[in-house]
Amino acid sequence: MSKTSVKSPLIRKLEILVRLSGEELSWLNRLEATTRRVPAGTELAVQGETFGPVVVVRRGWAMRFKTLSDGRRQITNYAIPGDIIGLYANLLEVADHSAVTLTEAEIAEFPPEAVTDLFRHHPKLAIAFAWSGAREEAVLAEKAASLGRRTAQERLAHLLLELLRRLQMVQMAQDDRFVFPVTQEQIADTLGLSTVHVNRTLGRLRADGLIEIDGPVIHVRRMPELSATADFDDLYLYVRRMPKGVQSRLSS
Amino acid sequence: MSKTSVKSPLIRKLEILVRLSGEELSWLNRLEATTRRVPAGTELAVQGETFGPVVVVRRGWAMRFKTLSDGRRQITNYAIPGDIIGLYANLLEVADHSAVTLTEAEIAEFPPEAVTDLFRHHPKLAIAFAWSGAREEAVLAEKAASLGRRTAQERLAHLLLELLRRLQMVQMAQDDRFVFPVTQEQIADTLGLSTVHVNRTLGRLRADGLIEIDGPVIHVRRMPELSATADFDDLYLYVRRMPKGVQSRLSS
DNA sequence: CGGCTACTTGAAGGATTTCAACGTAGGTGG
DNA sequence: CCACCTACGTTGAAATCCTTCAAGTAGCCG
Repeated sequence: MSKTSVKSPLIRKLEILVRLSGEELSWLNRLEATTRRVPAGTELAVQGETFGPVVVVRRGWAMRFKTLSDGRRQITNYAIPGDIIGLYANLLEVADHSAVTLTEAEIAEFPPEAVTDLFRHHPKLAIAFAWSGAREEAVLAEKAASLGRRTAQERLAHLLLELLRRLQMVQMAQDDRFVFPVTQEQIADTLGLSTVHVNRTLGRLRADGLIEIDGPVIHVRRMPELSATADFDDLYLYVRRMPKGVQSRLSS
Repeated sequence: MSKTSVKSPLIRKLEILVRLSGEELSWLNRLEATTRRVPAGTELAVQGETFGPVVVVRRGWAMRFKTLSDGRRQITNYAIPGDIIGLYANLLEVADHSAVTLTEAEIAEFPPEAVTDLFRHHPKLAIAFAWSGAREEAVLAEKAASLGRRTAQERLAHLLLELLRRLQMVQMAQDDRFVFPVTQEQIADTLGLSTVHVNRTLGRLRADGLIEIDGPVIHVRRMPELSATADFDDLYLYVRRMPKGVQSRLSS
């Protein structure tokens, strides 16, 4: 059982956007009340099959990916604590992508009626969830820009910086260091490259002293240079708070 | 001024998902009441500047794109009638991408408070809008799969099939033919290729008899072969209706 | 008719892939 | 406790898809 006295990563994330009332907080806490421990490799969704319940990651990593008919794979995003998988699953009969845990993880599952409940009775929360969805879309758009228009080195640098920033937002990265439980093959499927080339590109970033790798730990040594090579700007991560005007319109 | 007796593309799109009440319809009609004609090349959003009002495309095409600091460009999506640009603009201070009309277009602009209104007073509509956002995300995920894991020919075939399908949904494509007001350079920026290679790939699809091009009109000649080369499956376009259970939960 | 933009085609070059081989670490069973 | 096995990482060399450079054509508009 989880200690609900500590705010969950999801709540921390939503609070970046809006101030939550006591009632809203307790509704969210009820949602996340029943948590479950699952081992690495657990399938949270399978492309082509019906979606299960909505899943919130509380601890650990997962990946979301699409598979082409001949087996080629594209990882579209990584889910870290606070991220939601299949929020609008109810609206779809069949999943258009898969999701699998990369590490041992702790997850909470929403009952199917929670989403309609959310929209009917908690409009402010609904906006916060919609905002979170918009952020996911922005992350995907940035990934499209990487895949379409950035070189291998730029893509890799960009990915590392994005993850570092996102992990910082949920207090999972100190300084310039984070645990990255992903194989080079998975990085390749994220960046649209071959494993071999990921290996070489990683080697080059390391040789240039931009990063350091110690097992699963990535250490960004020269943030400015790395940001420059990646052309990284965290604007699309929606780090900023919601404009005041909207806040007040919502509360009134 | 627009004839509101005919259902707008946006309404038609939302009705694919949910049945709208008379009140909801009239609220939507009020939103789209004031339409505006703009020429091709009109900027609907500019990356790095503050978002303007929410824009709904009623007629014509627009494109959404990201620009890297050195000018490289990635077109992330095309907006066709019924599509919304910057729905969550209020939640952001600065636009993370640009949007420009590709043709002469007719657009409607929402007042900023419309979105909060939507969530507070029209939960069923809010879900429909959220679903529409989820669809956009799915389209982006599919684009990531194309950019990352498909060859030039597969990407191009996939793009054409996606647009055909989407245009059919708003009655803008008869049979296997549609108007595609996009230059080869823009196609290149969509598919992450060079203009030269787009030209050659287009030529090859034509030589193989899969498509025919007459000015801005694309004619898909052999749908099965084209679908096969693209590995196309319209699942991600959310063509299907919402499961019954959710419908009833929403209406009750 | 000049000038612009879009499209087309050839040839050379380059970023990345593929193929192949080897090293290493952790896990399992004899 | 060692042998084996599998997954992951690493490196070299050849092949390829795609880009870049270059030049030329076609259509459109003032």
